[in-house]
Amino acid sequence: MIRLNAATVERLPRYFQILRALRARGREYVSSEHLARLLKVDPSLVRKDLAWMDSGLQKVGYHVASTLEKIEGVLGMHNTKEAFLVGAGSLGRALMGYRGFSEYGLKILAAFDIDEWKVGGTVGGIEVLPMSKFADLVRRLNVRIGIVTVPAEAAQAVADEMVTAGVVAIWNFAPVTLDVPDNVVVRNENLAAGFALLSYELERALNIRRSETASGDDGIEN
Amino acid sequence: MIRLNAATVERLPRYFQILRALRARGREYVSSEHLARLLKVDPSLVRKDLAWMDSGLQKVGYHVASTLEKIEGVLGMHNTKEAFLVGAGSLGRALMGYRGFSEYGLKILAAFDIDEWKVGGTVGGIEVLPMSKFADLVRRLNVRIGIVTVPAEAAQAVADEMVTAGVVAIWNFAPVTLDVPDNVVVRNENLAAGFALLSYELERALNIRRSETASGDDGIEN
DNA sequence: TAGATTGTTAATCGATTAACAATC
DNA sequence: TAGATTGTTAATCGATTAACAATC
Repeated sequence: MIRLNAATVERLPRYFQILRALRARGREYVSSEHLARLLKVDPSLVRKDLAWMDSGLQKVGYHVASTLEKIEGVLGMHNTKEAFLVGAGSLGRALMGYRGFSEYGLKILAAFDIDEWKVGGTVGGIEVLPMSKFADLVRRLNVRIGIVTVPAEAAQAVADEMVTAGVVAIWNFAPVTLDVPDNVVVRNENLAAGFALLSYELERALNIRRSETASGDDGIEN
Repeated sequence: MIRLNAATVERLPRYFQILRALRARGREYVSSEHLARLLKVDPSLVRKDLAWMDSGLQKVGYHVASTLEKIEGVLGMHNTKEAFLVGAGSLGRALMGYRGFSEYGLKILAAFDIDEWKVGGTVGGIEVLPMSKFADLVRRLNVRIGIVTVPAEAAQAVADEMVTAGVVAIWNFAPVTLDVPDNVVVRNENLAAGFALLSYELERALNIRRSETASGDDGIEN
């Protein structure tokens, strides 16, 4: 297994996105400079990020198809990973209905909820089962990934249930920091936090623009 | 305006989350060491991250309430920011229904869709209007933030419309890299990418564990 | 006071950028 | 061949960690 640095790995899905768009437009090769412009990073960084995959050709650039192939390989997008989702509220149902996950190798096998009203229905072909069946099904189907889309108050208890049942990776959408054993991988997805950062950037950008205008910067770039 | 480094800003929502939980439990002060343990970072880093806000007290730690106050201030969580959402599909509706945004200062004024079938309804008290009304309403209500929850194919066109109408910050949930003028702030939220990174981490963790077991590591920590 | 804890400076680490030789 | 572009080494930059004086 190739050991890539964390920053590179975080960028891989962005390369993937861009390369897929290029492939859709029939592009066969792309230079580090072109990719760099699209990602808004330095061309050297692109070359460094992609050097390990050996799909670069002197003089012509990176072969789009095989670069995509390599990224899919390292991110494990080919082999399907089965997951259970807990919390069939609006966010949970949105994830259940989302078609784009299969491409990234995620298959949500079933959803669970304690609310009897939510149990029984089906969203995007995924059934909502009573939470009482969760642990048993995790064991029987050997599910290793859990998706948490319950309200903040319930998240820790759900995470505990997941860990007890044998889940080893948790994708957490609840705005709380989950306390889990070291051997369990957690990825937090805090949507509201993402918004806070957008509005911080906006505020900062407006401030910079203001001060540039004040100092007579003409805003022309080359 | 205080200038914080990018990495610190990215961590602020996590401090916020943790501090809020501590406050809820009635905790008045917290040390850098305690915070560090909860965030899984180094205590020095916590001290550096929080030093600018002047809420630390020698010998007792950081005052929970005023630290929260400062973070809310710098992230602009107090002043409400109005936004329009475009794309009332399942993800769009999930965001419309989400109660947690108001706390972070986000108010979605209205949603828009080209699909006549989606127009007219209301989710979480937010109306879905026809896309034809979008530009005019952006101008009249002086909306500066746009949320993109349309499918990938439509995202660039929607972003263009937003920019033309006067939107200066875009929160993009479509898995495409948007091409916008330099003066427009974009934050990309690629859910599927988040999953790819979780499964990469999981794979890596399993590999490490395997090799540790092979080399006789007993896994006991202190 | 003694001890605990911050704020900050210096040292280290890791990631990005610059430069350029290799090469197709 | 000449020119374009990669891969990689060295230089720079920025962020994290270590150490410790200030202090309540």
